[in-house]
Amino acid sequence: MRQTSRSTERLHAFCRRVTATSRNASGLDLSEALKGTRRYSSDQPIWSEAARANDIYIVDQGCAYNFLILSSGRRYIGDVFGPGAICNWRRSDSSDAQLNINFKAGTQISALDFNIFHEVLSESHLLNNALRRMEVARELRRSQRTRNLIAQPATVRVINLLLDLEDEWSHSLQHDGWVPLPLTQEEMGDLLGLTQVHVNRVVRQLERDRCIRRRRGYFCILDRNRFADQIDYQWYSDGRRRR
Amino acid sequence: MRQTSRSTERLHAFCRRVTATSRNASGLDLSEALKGTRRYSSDQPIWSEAARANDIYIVDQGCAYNFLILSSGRRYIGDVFGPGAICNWRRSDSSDAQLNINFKAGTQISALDFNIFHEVLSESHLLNNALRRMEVARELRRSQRTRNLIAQPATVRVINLLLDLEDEWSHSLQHDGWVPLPLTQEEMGDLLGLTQVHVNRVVRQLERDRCIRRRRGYFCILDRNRFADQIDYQWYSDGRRRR
DNA sequence: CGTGAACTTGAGACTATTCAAAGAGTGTGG
DNA sequence: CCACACTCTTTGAATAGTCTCAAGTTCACG
Repeated sequence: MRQTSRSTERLHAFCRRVTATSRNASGLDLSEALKGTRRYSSDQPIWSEAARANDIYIVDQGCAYNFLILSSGRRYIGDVFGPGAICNWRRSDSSDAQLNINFKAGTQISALDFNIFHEVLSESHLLNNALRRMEVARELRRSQRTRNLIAQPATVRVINLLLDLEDEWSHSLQHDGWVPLPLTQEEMGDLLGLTQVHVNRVVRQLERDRCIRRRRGYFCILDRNRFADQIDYQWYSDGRRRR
Repeated sequence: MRQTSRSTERLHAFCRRVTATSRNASGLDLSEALKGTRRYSSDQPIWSEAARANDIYIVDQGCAYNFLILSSGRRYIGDVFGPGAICNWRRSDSSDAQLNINFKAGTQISALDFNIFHEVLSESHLLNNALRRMEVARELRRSQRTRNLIAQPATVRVINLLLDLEDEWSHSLQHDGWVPLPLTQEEMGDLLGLTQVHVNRVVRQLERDRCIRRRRGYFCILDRNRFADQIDYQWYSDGRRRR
């Protein structure tokens, strides 16, 4: 019992996110699987070759992303994980396996034991459903973004990313509209298939057009619905009411 | 028994593909699920809204692709399905659900009943495994292509597509090196996030550089390994020996 | 043949990248 | 507290990549 409360305390962001997804997730207990907590004071890449196979990482605070260095030398970033997200696990984990992970400076994570996690998962209908919804939402969001990254110009790509980031952080926000922006413009570029310089120009233009506001490490979308209409953006996560 | 042989006859391409994936798939019997066969003499789009929910389509001959019309008016094509492929089903089918399907002219398909298919699937360990491998291979191939489409220039994108197409048709080829190219250049463009005109220029350049040869409806990659090295291409399908 | 769809080619416009340099913010050590 | 190093952001100019528009060609098919 004591164990449980320590666990949920540590996995606070995760529980918040699960709760936002399933109406009633109070019975949640991952304490058995929790191996430890860790905080990174500077960026920490975890290479896929490394023996990370038996740990599942959950972001408590901060942010992580998975990535790959292409043969051209370009870095490709696949997805970004905010508080409460599981970085390196999906039910049918085929395509993520090859990706490395980077924990951004200031990020705190919890590590879960892979086997125990699966055990708990197989026993808890509740957790199982909640995770499935989280997975589906992320997958849909990702495939929406992918479409725009392949077929749309830079401005649309950037707007899509900003909406995605807001969505990813929606579970851990005070609702003043300011969203953490833990990525550098270079990282945004690697996520969007653009150069850092071009990302900068697009972002500045959006600011000049009064679509967004910015301050160090945060941004704020001034008219979310206009943005969404403009690029035909869909929200998939349960945590957010559909406008 | 008679039923079975008629079924496997009709689902010939599918069985070939499954067999290439699993060593021994002779016990395969989907005859109960088979609802019928259909041939399209001209392009036939199936809109996702339509009541197609209870049919699973398998390509017998020809080719299909899934697509979406973006708000910008651009058509986005997600994936291409050759003989033996299942067009509109994945185990965790979240992101495909919204996509429409187009059957190209000359394509023949078999329709399976959704519920019976799942019944058969749950009873046949063999089929289950084979399908899982096919899914994983397609998913990996798709995510590889996605990376290149987001982060790489046009030539790399086109080469990746050509290798993917060769892979998709590898189960139904006579091995003279000529691969069917059932897509128009406009469709290739919509798949690659390029215009038809630019696809044309890139393809012509590849031909001029003696990387590929072309003839009506077919292409031939002259040095597959050079191509693969050039863009760091990985083969994932079991049907093909890894070089 | 004539028709239409797909492919080819050129010219000019636009988008995004590269290279280069300067500015702004943060953290560190003296 | 300042000076310094460092990373991130901002801006400009030149170049490369891709798109648009428009016209012409080829080919299958009725």
